[in-house]
Amino acid sequence: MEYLKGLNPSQRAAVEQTKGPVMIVAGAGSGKTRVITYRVAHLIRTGVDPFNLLVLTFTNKAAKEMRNRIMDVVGSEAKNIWMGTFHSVFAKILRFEANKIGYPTNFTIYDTDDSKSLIRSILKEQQLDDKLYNANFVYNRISSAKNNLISAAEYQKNAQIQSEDFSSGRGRLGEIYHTYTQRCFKAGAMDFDDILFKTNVLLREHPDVLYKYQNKFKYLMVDEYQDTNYSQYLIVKKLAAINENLCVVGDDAQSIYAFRGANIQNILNFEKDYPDLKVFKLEQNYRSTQNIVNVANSIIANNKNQLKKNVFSENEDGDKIKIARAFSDNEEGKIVAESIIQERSLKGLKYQDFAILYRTNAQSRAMEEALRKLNVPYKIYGGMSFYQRKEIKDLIAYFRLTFNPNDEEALKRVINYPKRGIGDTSMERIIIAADKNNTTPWEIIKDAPSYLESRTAAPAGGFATMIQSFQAVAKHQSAYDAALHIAQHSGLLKDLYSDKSIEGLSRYENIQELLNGIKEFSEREDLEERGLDIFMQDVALLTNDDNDKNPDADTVSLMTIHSAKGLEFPHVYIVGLEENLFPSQMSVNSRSDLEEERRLFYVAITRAEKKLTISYATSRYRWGTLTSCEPSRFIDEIDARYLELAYGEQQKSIERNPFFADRLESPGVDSFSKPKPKTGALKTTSMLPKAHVPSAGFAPSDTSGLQVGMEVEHERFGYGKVINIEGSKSDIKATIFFKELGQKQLLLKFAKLRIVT
DNA sequence: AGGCGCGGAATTTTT
DNA sequence: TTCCGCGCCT
Repeated sequence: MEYLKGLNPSQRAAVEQTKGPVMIVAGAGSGKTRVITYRVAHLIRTGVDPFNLLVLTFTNKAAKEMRNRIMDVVGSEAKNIWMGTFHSVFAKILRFEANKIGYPTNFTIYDTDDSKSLIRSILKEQQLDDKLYNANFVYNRISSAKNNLISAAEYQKNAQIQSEDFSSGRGRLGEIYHTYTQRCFKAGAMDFDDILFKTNVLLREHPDVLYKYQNKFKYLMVDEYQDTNYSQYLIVKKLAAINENLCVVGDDAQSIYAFRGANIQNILNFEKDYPDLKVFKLEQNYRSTQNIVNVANSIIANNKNQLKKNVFSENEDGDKIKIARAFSDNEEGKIVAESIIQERSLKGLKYQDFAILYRTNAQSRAMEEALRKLNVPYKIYGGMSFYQRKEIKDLIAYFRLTFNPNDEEALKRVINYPKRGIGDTSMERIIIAADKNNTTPWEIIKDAPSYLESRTAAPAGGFATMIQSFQAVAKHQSAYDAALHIAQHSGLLKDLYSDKSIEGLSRYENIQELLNGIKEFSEREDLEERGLDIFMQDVALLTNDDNDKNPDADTVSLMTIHSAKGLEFPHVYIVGLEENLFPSQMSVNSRSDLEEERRLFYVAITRAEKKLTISYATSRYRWGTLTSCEPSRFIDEIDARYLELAYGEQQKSIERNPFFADRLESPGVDSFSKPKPKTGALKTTSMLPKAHVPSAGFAPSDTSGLQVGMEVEHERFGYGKVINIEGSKSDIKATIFFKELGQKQLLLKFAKLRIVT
């Protein structure tokens, strides 16, 4: 039990409470992962069979990390724990029990693109107005119905939903939902939401199955419980119903996925479901300075709906939080990029110590440009993952068809790629024929001559024959051999190979990489079954996981705040703190949406370990046009005590950070002033020291030849004398004694100085 | 059947 | 601005 010693009292209490319902409220940076891993380890050490443990996470990455860490404590026994994402665990169970709900074992999992594409086909077939019935909108509507366990039939019967739909002129949504469900079923496909929805159906309609898993999973743990939706909540509740050894871990303050159906009430009301619940609060933050923790607290205090807790830090106070104002998004990028260079050289840091976080992906462009201009290496996280790339999806579509030829979306994707002369009209005819004969497109093309006129029948039949040949190959060959065969004989590899453009080359390489991955999989000795079909079972549920080719590279990290959840960085820049951007325009009309934005800001702040800088621009390009922006209301919510703004503070900041001092002077930029005058401790812009008025025609000199003893004029600090020069190359620092302001250190590459003598 | 070009839309996105 | 879908033209 050596591992218990490294825990603080509340962490340890949470770990040792292994029986009964437990809720661990884990503040940001409070050692949550540690507690979960040790708790699992402790369960095993105190005699619980790993096979009786179910640990649910939201990401593959979290599951993988956790398993490795548990393995460090208890060894290879950890391999036997059922641990994974909700989707991967229940997809596995659904495959095992598929016949009970009328699905094939090898059902396909439709990703979001597949779902939307199917919805688009349905809308088109039913000739619905695609403005009113926008595919995204329809998808979200269906998704949220499923997440709340409302079936298509119930949707159509529900008076409230119907009146909502009819009053918005979308009375046929229920019908679309119904058709969508049927088409998925016929295709032997489930979408992401179905995995949870059908699990609920399975457990509801098959008490014997429920009973089996209730007894199998004697102990349950759920991470990030604040992000569960109703469907997930109910699965967990049902599985835990007999033993009630259920431990949920989460932080209501970090619930940021309501837009995807997460229901913060699941954690807020957890106690109502389990009256003898034991609650443990992890309130000590080990990650951040006190200033950062205090700022985060001051922000989140504006939310009404939350669990009481007192997150504190015993780390040093640390730097105060900086607020930078730029006049444009590009200027904002420049400020951030220059600050990173400055801080890095001043403090001997690495690029990887810095992260730039933003609300929307569109903001990355300005940041990227600025970083590129200044040769700062960076990496953008999020965006297109490996498995979302077109070429990867294409090849996988062939695999999908091989194992489930009814998979309509896979069929549509590759029936005419590479070109086989089966265009949209042919495909349309196939779908119509399938509909008319109450069968699937696959059955039509398999027996093409019976259903189609010869002009379309020939190529379609040829395609079906090819897929059948793939099925034969897949049956007898290893995953890798089968995959390679399909890549070659589908013509895909050849098509990519013939494209000699840079993008084409990279597409070809990506395919090679996928094939390499499959090869590795084929050779895994720890798996009993390792055919291509088994490989395919997991693939739809993989995301980035993680095809990072160079994870250790020393680069600045750029990502949305959502993708930063769970990560930490010494220095964090949160950019774009503007009304209608952060908080997002879509959120400002509803209290609960606004509170979610505020939690998002809380998440962003609490990523920072040492130093936090917040910035906003007074104008930015949005959708191609320049729009002017107001500073975010969230800036006003920050307790001024933790901001580096008041005059005295500002002097210190200038000494510590000459760069920002310099920004302060450049025309048009008024970097570290409070956006709006505010009562209280804050000094406002008007109270800043009166600027030195530069002499007429002030122009910065080339300072490369600057020497001790020279007299200089600084744009804002006025006249002074150089008393020391140190550093080399791009980091030359000069100590200058200014007549009015005293001694200051300035980095020459940023300071605008005119040499007087 | 397929390519190009126009027009409209546009948060966040663990699975 | 950028991306994607649609429709016209070849």
